[in-house]
Amino acid sequence: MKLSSKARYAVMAMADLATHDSGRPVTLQDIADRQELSLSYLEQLFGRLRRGGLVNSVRGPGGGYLLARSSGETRISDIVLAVDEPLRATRCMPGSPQGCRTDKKRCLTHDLWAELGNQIYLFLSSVTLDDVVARRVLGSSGLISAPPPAESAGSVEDRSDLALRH
Amino acid sequence: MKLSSKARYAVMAMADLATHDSGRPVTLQDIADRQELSLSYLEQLFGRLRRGGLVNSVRGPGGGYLLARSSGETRISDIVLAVDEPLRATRCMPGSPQGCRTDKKRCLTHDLWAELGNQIYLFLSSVTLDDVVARRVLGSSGLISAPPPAESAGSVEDRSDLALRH
DNA sequence: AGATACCCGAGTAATCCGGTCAACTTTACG
DNA sequence: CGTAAAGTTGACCGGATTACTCGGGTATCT
Ligand code: FES
Ligand code: FES
Repeated sequence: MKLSSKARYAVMAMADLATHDSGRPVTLQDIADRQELSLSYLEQLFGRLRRGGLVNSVRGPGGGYLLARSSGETRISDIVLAVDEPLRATRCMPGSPQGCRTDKKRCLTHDLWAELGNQIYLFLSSVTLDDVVARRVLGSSGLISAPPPAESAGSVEDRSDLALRH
Repeated sequence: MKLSSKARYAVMAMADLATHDSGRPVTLQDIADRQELSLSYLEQLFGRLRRGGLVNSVRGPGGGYLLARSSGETRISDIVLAVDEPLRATRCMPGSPQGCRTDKKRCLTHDLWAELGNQIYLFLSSVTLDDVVARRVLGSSGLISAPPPAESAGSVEDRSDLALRH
């Protein structure tokens, strides 16, 4: 799971596709115009989305792209995964089950990052394309397990500025 | 909030600092040796951590660094924030309250990414340094709100391979 | 045929990032 | 006082990655 801006664009494009879903194929040019993205870039993106089985393509005049599954059945995590392949991590080799670092057993922080990745995946797969276009994204609802240490009061408010990529 | 490997190193170093906390300052050289990180790089990192008020420094011989707060009172989110400053996002300008894109109101995906950022922050601030060194990180416990759409069975298992950075 | 649109792979310019270096300051100790 | 042990600063580098483009190809409709 990687979070590049490519992934953001893909989700934007898919959302656009979902909103203009009327049985008839939608051309990339339309999406490019509406979302103000470059056509060439979209082609690249939709190549992956198609190979990932998320959209179907229709060639020739009158062609374009169609959602392969309904927007309620397409999870955001699917999109991100399709467009930004895993590209396995730096130090921690997920291949070998045991430790990543040098030869010792997993470093202390391993579990932390693993769990974080898990949380992110869980969240992204809990949201469907339909949720997004219907603006039905839970507004800071889903709390995560343990509350923060009762200290440094009132600092867990709306920290929404996540820099996914530059 | 940005998730680079710099942040990972910072957390590693802080965890090391927390485990070797005995009232006496710990030198960066020690940390560098134990965690197999470069001294120069650690200097850079700890400069930020100090400015962020997470550690105190003692200069001169016998000097080194000390945790400013107890390990139970230091949240992981604090570390990440200190070391990897926000670096505001691409399209979505967090400065202006309304829309990010061109001039229209916020694009459909805005809320999604905002909420994702929020979730990440929530998670990271629910874990303290102490939790990490005590290996007390919840193993895929904290589920997030809505379950994924009941479909495409059994695909929400342990997807822990988050590629934070190359 | 010709136009429309997808398809694909190579190429590129810029950015970013992890990491280094050198010079300076502060302080302990003898 | 002098020296050495540390922290402090800021500039710098090379490689990797990203975002994005281009040009040519292929299917298909009219
Ligand atoms: S990150 Fe996996 S063992 Fe260190
Ligand atoms: S990401 Fe904020 S409005 Fe598009």
